[in-house]
Amino acid sequence: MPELAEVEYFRKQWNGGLGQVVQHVAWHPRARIARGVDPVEFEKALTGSRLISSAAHGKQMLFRFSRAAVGIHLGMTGELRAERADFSLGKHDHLVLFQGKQALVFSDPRQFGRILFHRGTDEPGWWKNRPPDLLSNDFTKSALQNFLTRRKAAPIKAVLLMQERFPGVGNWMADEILWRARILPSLRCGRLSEQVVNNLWKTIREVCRQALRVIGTDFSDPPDDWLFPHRWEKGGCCPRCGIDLKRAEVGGRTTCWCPRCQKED
DNA sequence: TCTCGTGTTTCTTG
DNA sequence: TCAAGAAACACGAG
Repeated sequence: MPELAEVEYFRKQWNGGLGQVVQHVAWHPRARIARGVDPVEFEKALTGSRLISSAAHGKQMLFRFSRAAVGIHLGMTGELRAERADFSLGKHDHLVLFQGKQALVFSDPRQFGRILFHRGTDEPGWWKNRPPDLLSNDFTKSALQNFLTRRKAAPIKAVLLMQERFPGVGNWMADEILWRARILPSLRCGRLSEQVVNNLWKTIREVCRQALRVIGTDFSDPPDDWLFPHRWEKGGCCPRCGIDLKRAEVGGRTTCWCPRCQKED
């Protein structure tokens, strides 16, 4: 589930632990999500360290501690939450940081998520060289145009899912963006006119902004005039023109679009 | 029992 | 060397 706005929501679930010391780390170092992390180093660095700050960029999160940094990616089914300090781990709780007043929990049934670890207080290598945030001034129309030109043979839907240019965009956001911009998801990038690309740029930023406001704040359901609530609805109709939505695999992912609003031209 | 999925990485093909 | 597509990962829900 977690895309840009959901990640922002989950990041804040650990806010109650800011400034608090980790007294004990419980985790499953053999879980798939911990691949590549040295369990001894991890536990040694985290125990007794204080949670200083948190940040999210696209789908990646960074939690800075006084002696180390922890990166969390939620994959498809991951979530962060805070529990009571006497919490005991459930089947899919892979990492729990016990503090005095609460326990910070990362659980992920499908284990497509991932934990990254960096010892020390300098910036972790995996946090450097991130692509510009979609709402920043560095995400420009020309950057978008250049990227689409390089991927001219790929369907626009598949390209919007590429995190190296569109950090945080996932399946539902890509469908929402293309539906609002009235672009057919299977259209090859090379066939988008300059005017369409400009409109796409505007729409990407609009969907990011609104998703962060609606979902990122308190996980509210998006309103009925978005494509979102109708995408998986049986017999779902386009909230703009009312005709039946179509679904098919585009760019390797199930895609939903309106055959009347989203055409080739 | 079988299919599918709001993601990423790695492999294969062109 | 680069781009595009497919497979693999793991497990719950319908």
